[in-house]
Amino acid sequence: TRLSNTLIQLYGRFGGVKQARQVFDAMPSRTIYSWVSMLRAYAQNGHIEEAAQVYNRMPQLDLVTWTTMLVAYAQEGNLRESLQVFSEMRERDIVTWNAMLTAYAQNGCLAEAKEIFEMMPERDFVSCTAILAAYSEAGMVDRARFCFDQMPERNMVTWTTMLAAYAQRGLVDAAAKLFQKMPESDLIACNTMVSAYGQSGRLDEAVQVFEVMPVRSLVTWNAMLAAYAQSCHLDSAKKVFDSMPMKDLVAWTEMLVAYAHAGHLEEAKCVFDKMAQRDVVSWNVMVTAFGQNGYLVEAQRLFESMPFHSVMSWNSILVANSQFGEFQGSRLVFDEMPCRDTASWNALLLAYAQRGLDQKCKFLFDRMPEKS
RNA sequence: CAGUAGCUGCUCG
Repeated sequence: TRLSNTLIQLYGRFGGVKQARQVFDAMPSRTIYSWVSMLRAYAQNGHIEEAAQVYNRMPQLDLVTWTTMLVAYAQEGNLRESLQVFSEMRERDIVTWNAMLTAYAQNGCLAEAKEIFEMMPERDFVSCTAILAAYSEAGMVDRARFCFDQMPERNMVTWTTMLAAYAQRGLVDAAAKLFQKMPESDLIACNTMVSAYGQSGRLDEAVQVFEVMPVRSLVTWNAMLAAYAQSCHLDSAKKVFDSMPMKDLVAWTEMLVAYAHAGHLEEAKCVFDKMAQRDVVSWNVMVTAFGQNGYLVEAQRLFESMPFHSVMSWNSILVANSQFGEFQGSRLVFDEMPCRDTASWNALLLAYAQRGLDQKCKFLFDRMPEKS
């Protein structure tokens, strides 16, 4: 039984929901571990309906089960259901509280996250890091730093979260200063710095951190590659790519970006066509690449052959239309979109503004659900 | 043997 439980977990982690289910079904007897593992396997792979079915069929529920289900809903963005599970729980431990806090934090509900943080009977590293990340995500770096300074104790995760908060806002020098003050540094902290320097075009410093690192992971290499790709250093990007001990989909996609930023669309397309896997991000990169360079028809064709679309795919094609098509085209795309975010509204707003359609602009602006 | 926090790729600003 234990072996089967572990198998279910492994399949779940690896995307093999079907196989996980086969193992589960073949079990002569199941423990609560089996049920939770199965529930989690579904949740991790985005099958929330199935996860809920497992949950409803479980012979008994416990703390871990409730928390797992709470997190499953939160990852779907379904905070209503998360909260429902949370309030129905007869007992809660610190993990549950942290899970609910994170649920709010990761969905941009800072006020609710703060409320949970205040209400918690006790707090640990996880709680403090989660609230720190919540401030960071809300763009409130100073609040995050205040929180960081108030913390009774810190570990590598809290330090790195603060580092990343600075990096995300482009405050590289603040990040570097903090990095130097860290009592120790680990792989992830170094990766954060490589990426921070890379994002602000400070390639020499990125390389410097990269070279001093005692161990590197795939993320390290990808961060270095992204740094070159973003700065249009195609040759260096290629060199990094070719020296990588391992390459994943992220690395390949970053190569697409490197080619696209350097204006080499045909080569990007060539790489794209021979990639072993493609996900929605790699597709989006291609659509964006063609769209930004005025190849509206190509972009449109790619968009239509995509096996899946995200909001960003739609936004990319919307922007392409705004810049190189008729403004009615933008409006059509906008109306056609299955879902919109702030970026979509901004893009259409910009399309109108660039054509001097001030009244339409004003009208749209007033109707925006939230403004940035 | 199961649940919660930190790092890399895509859109507008």
